[in-house]
Amino acid sequence: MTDTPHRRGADRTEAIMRTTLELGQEIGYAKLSIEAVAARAGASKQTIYRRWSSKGALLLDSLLSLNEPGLDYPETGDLVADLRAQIYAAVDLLGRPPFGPLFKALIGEAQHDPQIAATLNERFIAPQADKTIARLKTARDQGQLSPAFDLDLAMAILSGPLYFQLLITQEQLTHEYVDRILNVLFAGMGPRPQIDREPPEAQ
Amino acid sequence: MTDTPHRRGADRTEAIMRTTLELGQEIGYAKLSIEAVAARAGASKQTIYRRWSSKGALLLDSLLSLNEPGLDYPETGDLVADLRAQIYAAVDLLGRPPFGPLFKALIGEAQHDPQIAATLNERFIAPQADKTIARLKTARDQGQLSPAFDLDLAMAILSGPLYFQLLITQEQLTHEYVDRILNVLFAGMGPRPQIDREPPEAQ
Amino acid sequence: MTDTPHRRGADRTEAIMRTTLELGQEIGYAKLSIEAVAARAGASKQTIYRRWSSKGALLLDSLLSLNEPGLDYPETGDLVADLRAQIYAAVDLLGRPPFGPLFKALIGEAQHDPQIAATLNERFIAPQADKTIARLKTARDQGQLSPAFDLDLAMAILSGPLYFQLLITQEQLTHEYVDRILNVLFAGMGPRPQIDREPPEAQ
Amino acid sequence: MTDTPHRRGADRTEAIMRTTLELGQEIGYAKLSIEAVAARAGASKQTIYRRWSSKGALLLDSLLSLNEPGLDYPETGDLVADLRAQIYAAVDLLGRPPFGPLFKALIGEAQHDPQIAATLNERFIAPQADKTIARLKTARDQGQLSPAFDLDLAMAILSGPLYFQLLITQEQLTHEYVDRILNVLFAGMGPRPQIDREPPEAQ
DNA sequence: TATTAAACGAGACGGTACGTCGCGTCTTGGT
DNA sequence: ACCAAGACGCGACGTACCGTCTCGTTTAATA
Repeated sequence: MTDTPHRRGADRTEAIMRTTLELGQEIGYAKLSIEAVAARAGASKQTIYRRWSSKGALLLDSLLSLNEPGLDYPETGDLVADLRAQIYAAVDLLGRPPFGPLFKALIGEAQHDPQIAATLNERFIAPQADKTIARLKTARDQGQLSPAFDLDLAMAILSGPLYFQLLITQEQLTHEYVDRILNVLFAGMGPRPQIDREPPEAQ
Repeated sequence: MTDTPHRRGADRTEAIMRTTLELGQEIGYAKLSIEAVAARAGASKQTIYRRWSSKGALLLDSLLSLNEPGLDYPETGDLVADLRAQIYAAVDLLGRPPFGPLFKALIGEAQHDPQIAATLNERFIAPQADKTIARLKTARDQGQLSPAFDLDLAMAILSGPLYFQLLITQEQLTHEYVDRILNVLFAGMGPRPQIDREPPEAQ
Repeated sequence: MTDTPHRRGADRTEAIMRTTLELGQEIGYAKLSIEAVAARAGASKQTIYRRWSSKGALLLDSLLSLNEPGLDYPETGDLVADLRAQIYAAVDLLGRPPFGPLFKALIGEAQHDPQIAATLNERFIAPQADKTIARLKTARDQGQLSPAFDLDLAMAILSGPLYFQLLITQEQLTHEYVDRILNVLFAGMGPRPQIDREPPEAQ
Repeated sequence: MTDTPHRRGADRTEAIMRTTLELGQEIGYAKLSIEAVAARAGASKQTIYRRWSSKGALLLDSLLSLNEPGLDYPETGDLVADLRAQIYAAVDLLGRPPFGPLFKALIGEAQHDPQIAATLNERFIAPQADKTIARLKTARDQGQLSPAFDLDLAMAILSGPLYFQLLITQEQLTHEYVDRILNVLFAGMGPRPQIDREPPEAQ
């Protein structure tokens, strides 16, 4: 029979992460406690502490487990369409409930927990950025972009305003806003002032 | 004799905020507690709770008290130089110790405390953005920028990548990076793909 | 109005001690926990730890609070009757439920907690012994006992066998057993062997 | 090769008991844990739980294993000398480190663990008492003591004050104190008051 | 100048959760 | 077959702060 009140290893890990997301969605990150996760998951606190060193680390893993394959880029040959599709997907997943608030809270936690910050970067931010950069690089290699096109900076201009709106102004992210950013990235802001004069001295 | 063990009103407010910053710099936001601030400031917890509703609110006020005049734009007539000067100053103040970590932590707190988020926006983010937009508008009105120049979007492109680097990748912000962003904002990314095709359907 | 959900100082102290005895009687010392006392007394754990350093210290105080006036000797002029009365009272209080098991457990705790041992001695054992010795001394001063009568040893012979039965053989203490000890103390064991020969060498 | 990481049966039993005594002497009974014994003995907790039902039972067995032959009485024909020799030996073994503290702690445990109390009595206290009584009986049978000599009571008067001092006042037991008790047992306390009056009514 | 009410320090209090320890049970894998 | 190793649920530990609540004690404004 499959009664099996509690089992081992991966079993418990998976149950705890699922409970973390559930409870996090219900009561929010601030009120989430390891105590409560343990109670609801039918696990002991020790079992949680054996695997994760903090509430943030637990939530991070729980969220990452949702996205095992990652938010991948389609490769239709149409650069802008591909970027748009991927960014729409990311914004839809991370910019709205149920996962948006938890994702935001996690980034919040990263602000005073360097370990969370590092792991978040290594396991989510950097891989995501790398995919964006790789897609842009393909386009540049195919001559769709100028050889001088700054891949890193382009990635920052695509991501930065979205995170700014997500984290700072806390307005709802829309597809329309994504489009505006894509447009300005490739079309520019229009006629421009003199910029070619050198800045004072480096930082 | 100037022993004066404890005085009133603004006196206490000021002492508590100063202590908050001091202690916050020493032990970090995560370990900062109202209990400890009260003890070090020689104030009672009641006195703190009378004025602030949470640790975040206290820190927010404490940080804002540092910046009473605000980070203002010079108005030399040279748009890029003015923007550069102001952004350098902001990056230097908020992107480095001693206040950078506290500022970051506060933004972190805003991710799960809507009241902090709102106050932070009203009292710091929005005023700052308004100044940037005002400076850009002046330039547009003077014909230095195209009449179609999107002021809000420009502000987002100036701020977004900086906050992204501050909060997400957590790399050190440099003046050089500011310059690259200013450059791309006004000079664009270079030759571009077809973008004028319509996006699928709105969000 | 006497609603007053929780009050101060002596109030809480008294409620906690009463709860300790109650709960101790219900579930026994071994299963008694500070956690449970706090919960039932409607107190926080801190409040208990503020006053007592351990479960044993709490129980000790709780038991002592029962016996504020002490188990005093009557002074009828009849030494044996006075001793008998007092010992009967002590045996009845400490040798039976509800307090006997807790008293025994406390002595048990004293075996691995020197602080409990010391306090128990100072606040209960020694005062009790002093009263016995004082009563014997009165009798000796009045010529009812030989001038060479060893007061301390007499006290030990009165107490020792009772504690032995209480703690070691764990048989029920009876008044009849008290009488046998009183009798042997004052009447001796009967004809005796040669004892006046010196022991080998001192320990 | 004598590496033999873990062996069977009596082997393990013996190693565990030895470790128990070692660790008990080092850190005291209160801090002794089955967890720690298992770790130090290189045994698994299961192996310990297979043989003993509690920490107390384990310590009891471990201590008893020290005393396989028992503290036996010499039989020189001189009653007092024989008693003295045996009691000296008992006091020296159980009244001082290294085993005194553990023995005391075990008696402490017996106060809230009836199973320990029962086993302690059956396997140590009663056999020891029986030997004392047997020695006294031999003397009585040989006419060295009055036919009315109360063997049980004599045993209690010999043991009681010693346990009282060991467990209650926690003073060091000395040979001199043993001598005083032996003396009073056989020589009495000196001139005595009227005791032959009947006590009130039985308990 | 004396009175009084507000603001204050100090800190006790009921709570919640922390992170840790050890319990006694269990499963796994090695000898 | 027995073992070590150790994961697991559980209960309690003792601690840290939370936010609320008396307590006197200043202190400054009123009478």
